[in-house]
Amino acid sequence: MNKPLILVVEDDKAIRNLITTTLETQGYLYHTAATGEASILEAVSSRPDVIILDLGLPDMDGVDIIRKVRSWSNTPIVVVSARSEDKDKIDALDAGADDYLTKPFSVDELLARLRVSLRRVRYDSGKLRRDSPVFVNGGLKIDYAAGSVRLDGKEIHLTPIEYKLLCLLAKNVGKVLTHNFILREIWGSYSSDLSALRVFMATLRKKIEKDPSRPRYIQTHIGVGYRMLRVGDDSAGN
Amino acid sequence: MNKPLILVVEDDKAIRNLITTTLETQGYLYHTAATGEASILEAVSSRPDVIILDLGLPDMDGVDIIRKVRSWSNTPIVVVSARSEDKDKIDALDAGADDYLTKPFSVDELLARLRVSLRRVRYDSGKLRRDSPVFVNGGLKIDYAAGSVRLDGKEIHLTPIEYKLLCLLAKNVGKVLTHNFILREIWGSYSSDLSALRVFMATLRKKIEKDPSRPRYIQTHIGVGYRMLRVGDDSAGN
DNA sequence: CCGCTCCATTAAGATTTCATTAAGACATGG
DNA sequence: CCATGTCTTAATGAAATCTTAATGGAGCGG
Repeated sequence: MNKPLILVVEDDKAIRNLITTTLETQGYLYHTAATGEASILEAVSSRPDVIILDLGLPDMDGVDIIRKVRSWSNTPIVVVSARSEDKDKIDALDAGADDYLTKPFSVDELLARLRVSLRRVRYDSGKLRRDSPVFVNGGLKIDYAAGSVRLDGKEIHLTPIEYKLLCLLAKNVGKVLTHNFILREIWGSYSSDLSALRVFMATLRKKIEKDPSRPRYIQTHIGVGYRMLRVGDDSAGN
Repeated sequence: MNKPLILVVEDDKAIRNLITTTLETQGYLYHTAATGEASILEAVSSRPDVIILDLGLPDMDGVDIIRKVRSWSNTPIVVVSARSEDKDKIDALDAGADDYLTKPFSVDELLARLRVSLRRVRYDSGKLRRDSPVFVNGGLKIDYAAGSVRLDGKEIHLTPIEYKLLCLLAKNVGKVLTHNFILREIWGSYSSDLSALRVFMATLRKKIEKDPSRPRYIQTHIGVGYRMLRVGDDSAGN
């Protein structure tokens, strides 16, 4: 996962710096805003993972900001406020805030509560893209998340290099990949032999082609390289 | 949506009554538990929408309860505790709690924070939620609540690391987990050796595989990592 | 037809990665 | 303090994988 992006909305420069420097040491990215107006713009444009929001902004009521953000986004909002009255907390939480800290607050606690919110973001976003990315071509199926390959329903075992090779071809179905390109992608630019690639192609074909002499998936382009063909679904795949 | 079910875990009868009567007036359903043991059982059997948890239980460390519940469930946990030290809060939140209130607390604030959690439950439950206190795969059965593992009906003993390892694999059945991923998840990112992992894999296999040379559950992907296979139910499980 | 290049395939070494064992360090509870 | 169980580390042999080299076939121009 990439570094989370935190939007810090706080008009007091000292506190803002305290928060941002702390975030920096923890490896978070951050944007800042000092007014309600700016915070809304930032929330829209930079789509932060979490918003830390000071309620005491000069130009806008904090609860209104929460409501405004909530009208289009579920981004977690952690409120930081000088007001410790029950009513303030309840209003903010019911408006859509996810947490409420009163100043003066402990930086460590803020970080912990931030982690809680981030946990939820990560968890939710994992659910949204629940179906693992899969490549299907005829009877060939690559499950990238599982790292497995199926041919006509049966799982086949590939060595790491064979797997990388197949993925590379699959990512460029229909395109001819030159020898040099493949060698660079798989072995990383140095030290490699065409013959090595040929050997791996042979073993790979032996595994995924029923009749290696008349390949269905991987085609040789003499003097240039290889290419994976897009093949019509002829056999009971999946 | 039906009335939400809240599990109230609190050993002090007065506070418990305070909470439950409040919940009642708000139209919530509730169950109660006064010990850690009972709370786990309730969480498993009644599947509450939210758990309100007092950390100061007589029989079990509160953070352990959180961890145990989190091992199989994402039910929001709102902690209510007499301890107000930063460290206590952070430990609880990082263990998986969603919120932390210190006694004495305002009932209205508790209700507001409860609504925050419920809002999320309602939002989340649209997506498929896999909250099962047991994991079954062929003859292998993990009871997360009890922390026990059965193989073909017989209970087997696993050391803590072996158990975590098995749970990690079980949570990602069918997926290949890289060495680095496993090391990070089990040992927490620092200082660990592949060979250590291999040793634990060997001992784990010796315990759950009848024929360790031809593993049924845990497959090794050379140069990459390990993976648990989804295995058809072939032997009389349970 | 011959010689050349490019390719597929096979086989055999070299290297990496793995499983397993055993011994020592560490912690835990009595 | 001992006893037990658990974790770590190191060493060994085995297995899988990668590399390299050799052989033979197909296409092409001379």
